[in-house]
Amino acid sequence: MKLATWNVNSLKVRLPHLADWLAGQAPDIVCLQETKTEDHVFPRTQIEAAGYRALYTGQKTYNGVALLAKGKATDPVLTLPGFEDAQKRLLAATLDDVRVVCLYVPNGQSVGSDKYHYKLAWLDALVAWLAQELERHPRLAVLGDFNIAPEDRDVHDPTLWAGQVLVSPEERARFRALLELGLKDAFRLFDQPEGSYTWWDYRMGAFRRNLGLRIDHILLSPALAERCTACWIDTAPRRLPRPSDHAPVLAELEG
DNA sequence: ATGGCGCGCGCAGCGCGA
Repeated sequence: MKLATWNVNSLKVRLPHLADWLAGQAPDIVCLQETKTEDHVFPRTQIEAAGYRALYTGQKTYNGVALLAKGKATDPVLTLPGFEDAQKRLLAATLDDVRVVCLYVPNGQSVGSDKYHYKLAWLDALVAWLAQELERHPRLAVLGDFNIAPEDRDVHDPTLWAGQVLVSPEERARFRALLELGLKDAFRLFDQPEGSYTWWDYRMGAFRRNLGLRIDHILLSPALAERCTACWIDTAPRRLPRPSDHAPVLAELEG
């Protein structure tokens, strides 16, 4: 089973990239973020033509998540339980024997801002809910744009970024809390090249210069981590014309 | 890197992302 996550930064604009990428990679399950697409205009026909069923919860202009899968999804959850939120940022469902959570963690804008405090509160609610979800579903995969670079090796210039949003100690503490639930950062189960990132600013030739951050992640419960044989970042879509600023992350599970 | 890009909305230029 091949799992993937990709912040597409507008599903409408990225639909051709996505269709080509689905054909090339043939993942079984794909979590999308920043679809910026209301449900009544979701491109269901094109996604089905690509061979996938879709669950989605979206809104105009901002946010929006979708879960694409070749198989049938059951027990869907469309909001973060225990957290009042007008923003469409979370989707969960069971696919085969795996519980999949797709999330788009708030960006936080700047440390100390209202959006930053919203981000921390959202993450606190996520940690609390995932603790329960792990009890119910031992085979749990959490994929998405976490908007957190967990360690300095996930940052192209840790000195420049020190204390900033996406790397601040408070945000990293929430990420560690997810690991302390037992979830494993699938990317770090394997040796990886230095300078592995999933996001690069559109400005300043950041991608060409590899000035990036690793903020998109696949977390696996112990039972799934045991089955994980590979995890990698696919930078090919970031090289295309009109790319998303994020690259997809993929993981392969045995069985 | 800190103005610089790309998106949505909507028709100018701003808010937002990270």
